[in-house]
Amino acid sequence: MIMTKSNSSSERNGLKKGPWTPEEDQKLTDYIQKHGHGKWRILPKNAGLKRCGKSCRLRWANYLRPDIKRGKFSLEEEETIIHLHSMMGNKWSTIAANLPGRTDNEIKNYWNTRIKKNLLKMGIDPVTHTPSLEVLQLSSILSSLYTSPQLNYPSLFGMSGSMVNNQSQMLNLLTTFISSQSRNQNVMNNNNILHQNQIGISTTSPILQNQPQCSQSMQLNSIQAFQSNQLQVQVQENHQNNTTMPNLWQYYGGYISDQQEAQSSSTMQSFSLPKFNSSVNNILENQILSCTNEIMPNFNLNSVLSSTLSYSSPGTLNSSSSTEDERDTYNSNMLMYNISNGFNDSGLM
DNA sequence: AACGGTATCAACCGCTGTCCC
DNA sequence: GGGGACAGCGGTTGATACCGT
Repeated sequence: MIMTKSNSSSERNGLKKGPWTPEEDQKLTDYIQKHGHGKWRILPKNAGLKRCGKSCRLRWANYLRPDIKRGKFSLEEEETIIHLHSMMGNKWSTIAANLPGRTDNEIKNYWNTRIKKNLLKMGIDPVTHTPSLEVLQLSSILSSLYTSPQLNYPSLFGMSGSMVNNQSQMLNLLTTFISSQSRNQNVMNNNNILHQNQIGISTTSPILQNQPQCSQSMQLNSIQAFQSNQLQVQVQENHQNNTTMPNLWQYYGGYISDQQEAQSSSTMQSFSLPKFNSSVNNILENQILSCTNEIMPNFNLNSVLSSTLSYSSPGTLNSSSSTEDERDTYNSNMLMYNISNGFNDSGLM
């Protein structure tokens, strides 16, 4: 979009500043097409422009260059920006080098005005690219499991009911974990922001539910989503040009393309739950460690974490002959095993 | 219609790196 | 090695467009 600015340009030392006029653009373009830009410092004099060389260079590089691509960023371009930014940070020129026709200035503006804001709305730190909402998501899912009277939560964690003699301790663990999260005001604020997104998460989404408003059927959907690693989202019909949000979901684990969105703006879409990365796992581990220290003193988190490949299954436990300590350790390991299987560090990149 | 707040993006500023003498 | 000229880069500004009330 060409923004035509008013006569707000100023003149200092005989050099004009501010917005370029079409006449100036034409002079600059004609000159460069005939002679090349050469030394930028002497160009304006030769081209008959009352501009400094730097201003001419920027105008040409960011606007007049014939190979500049204009218009909306495509899904692929957006993904490339996010991906490259996650690797190299604010290296706009390097990022621009990977996006033919796009200038560093344009990418920088797009990042600052759209992508960064949407990342923040999603609870993803735009500097580190690590999600900050997943703890909430997990706690919400766990809360769903825990509060649904229809559900046998041990089976959801891969346990048979007979194996879990000490359910109360497991419940305590989850309760403590969940309540510790609900005290986190930032998390709650983020939750509210997500509810306001123009691209709405449907009411069947497990992640964004406030539990008091969550019906049992919704909770069942939560379980199904949790187990299948799929979310259903509903794209609202009245969304306004905000295609960045689903694109970001795609990058961070979910997927709705612009095309899908356009074709079925009011229908349900499925996409994968984001995988947790190592930083989120660290948060979870710390949370669980702090919870279990109090509830299950014999739980050895470090022994679980020392298995860097994956959390191994604790196997089976004879519930009748095992000690309470053994059952505690078993339950804790089973919890870690199931959490890690559901949310392992498969990497976002 | 008028107004205020927000989003967008072209353009500028200042710093740094590179080249050449 | 020192210094000046120049180009490139990232951060910031400010004018305009847009949107909601």
